[in-house]
Amino acid sequence: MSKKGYLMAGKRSTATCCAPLQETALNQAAANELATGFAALSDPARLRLLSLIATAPAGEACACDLVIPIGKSQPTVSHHLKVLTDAGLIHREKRGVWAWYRANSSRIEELRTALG
Amino acid sequence: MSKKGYLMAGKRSTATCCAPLQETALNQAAANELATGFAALSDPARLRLLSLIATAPAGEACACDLVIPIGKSQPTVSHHLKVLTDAGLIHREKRGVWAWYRANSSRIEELRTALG
DNA sequence: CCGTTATATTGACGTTTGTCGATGTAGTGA
DNA sequence: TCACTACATCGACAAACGTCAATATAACGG
Repeated sequence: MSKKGYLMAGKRSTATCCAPLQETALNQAAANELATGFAALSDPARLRLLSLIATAPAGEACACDLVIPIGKSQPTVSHHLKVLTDAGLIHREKRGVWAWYRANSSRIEELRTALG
Repeated sequence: MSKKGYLMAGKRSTATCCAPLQETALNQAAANELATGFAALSDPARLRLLSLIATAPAGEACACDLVIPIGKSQPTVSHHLKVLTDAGLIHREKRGVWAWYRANSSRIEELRTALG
């Protein structure tokens, strides 16, 4: 008995590999939260959308001006904007027929500090 | 003729929605580069792996001590470590039977400043 | 109203991803 | 050489994802 190795979490036989890692690291819940944020940034089209919105003249961009630069179909761009919105990275405001987006800097900062 | 709207990039009829966005934003190539980095961070298990490695005693962690805390199978953890390595977020060094990982802080900083 | 426009939603599709069991590879110690 | 260990790779599978055409929703102008 007493099988060892990663499956059993016992001591290793050849030599002590290293001291056990303390669990000061990210817990499961925080990791899930951050992961959904980074997942929203894991697509080139969404990164460019966020960039276009964040650097737009008055800090906001109309969806009507985002389709052409991205070079994807209108439903695809709409989908990506929804993903960014659901992840909390941008905020949407409907004005008349148009949808205006602005970056949520506090959420972005939240992800940024997680890398600090 | 002269259909308008986002498909044709012509002027809108009801009113000018806004000024056209200048293309100072992220270009395609840079977006791809960043997206692969963020994609590596888009999974909770990988975020926790990176956290465990970055906070490990001497700045490095043995793969043998990463399987149990993550709570996934050894092949799965090995796969995630490969994804992180391929994305340039961690560096692997084989010593004897063991694989030691340490965080690549410059690559992490690169992603961090992209959110700045 | 009616036509036009902006945007969102639906449905379908091929591709990618996360996961694991099984297996391969390669050090280590007796 | 042989048993054992650490780690990677393979093969398979379900789930999630990116994409678009078609359609729905809703606001505006005449």
